[in-house]
Amino acid sequence: MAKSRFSVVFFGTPELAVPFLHEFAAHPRFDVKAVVTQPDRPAGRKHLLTPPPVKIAAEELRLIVHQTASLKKNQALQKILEGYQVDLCIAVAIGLLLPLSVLKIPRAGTINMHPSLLPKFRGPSPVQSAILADEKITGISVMLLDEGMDTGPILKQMRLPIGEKDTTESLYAQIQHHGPRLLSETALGYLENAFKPTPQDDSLATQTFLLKKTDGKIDWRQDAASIARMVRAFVPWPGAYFEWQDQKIDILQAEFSEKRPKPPGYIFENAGHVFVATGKGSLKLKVVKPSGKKAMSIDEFVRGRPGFVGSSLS
RNA sequence: CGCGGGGUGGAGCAAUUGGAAGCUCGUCAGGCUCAUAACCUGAAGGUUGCCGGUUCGAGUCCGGCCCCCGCAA
Repeated sequence: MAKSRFSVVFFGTPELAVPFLHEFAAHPRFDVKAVVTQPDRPAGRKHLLTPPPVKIAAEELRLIVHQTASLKKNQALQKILEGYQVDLCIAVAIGLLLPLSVLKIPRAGTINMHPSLLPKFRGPSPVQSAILADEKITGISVMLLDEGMDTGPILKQMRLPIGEKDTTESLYAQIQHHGPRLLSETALGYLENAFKPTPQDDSLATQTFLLKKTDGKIDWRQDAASIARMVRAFVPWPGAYFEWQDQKIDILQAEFSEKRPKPPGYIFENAGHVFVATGKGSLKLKVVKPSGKKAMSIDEFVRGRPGFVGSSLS
């Protein structure tokens, strides 16, 4: 009665999605018929055409790869996908809109992993937004896609605590560690009717937005606790930064401190540590990265820059 | 031909118009101290990324190459 193997098509693009693809490719109950990802794009300093990470992984696994910049407009690809006659589609950070015409192709619909506890933090920057919002818990949601942006019914969720030192980078690692199995088990359970989709409560929904590089510029009039969260949320990208002597300097690690003996933006030293005063409290700098340089401890940074301590940041 | 920053002892940075390669830190040795990430004295450690050129003389100027990093995508 129960099928022993389910055929699927995998949709994904960035590094985050790669462990999920591996999970399904290696899983005895799933048969990955094809992988859909975004086109190669010019990247890097020489603008070399670079394939997305999922494509590289898929080719290593000898899977069929389809690339497209838009599923909505690509009728030919839709026909091909229909031809696979799969049970389910899996979408992990595809970065493309999946139109209804595509969602309807697989017999059982399309299942998706979203790194937040939906309905909170819908949209493209859920992890960063959760840190910025000072959430203590976030998570991974496995849901069915519908036409809306992360609005589909939920099948299963896993909670992940956000520690004092967690960053977007460290939480992504957690998601890559726990997510693949959660997704494959949930997909299997769903296909075998063990899970019932639960609609989201739209009244509790919050929306996140795509981050821009300039969102990382620090405003020292804000309070130090928020700035410290910003540093954690923006690692590794877009990076929280300030400018000093026409040089852009990313803060990779910093801590919040209550004391604030000086006006916002003033850089001072206390007990061997370097602080920047803010609108409320101050920020203890720990690891920074001047553009064009490698990451270094604040001690090293200050050593070669006499005059940094004692100056003011705007 | 996308734009830009940078390679100088182990680390971070200097070096005016080409004219003895220095500073801060670390390391090692010794000293002082009840003690210390403190302080004092001394020492080691460089083919200034690589190759070639100009010059009496190149870290510095010219040409080529390698490597690191940011922007942009």
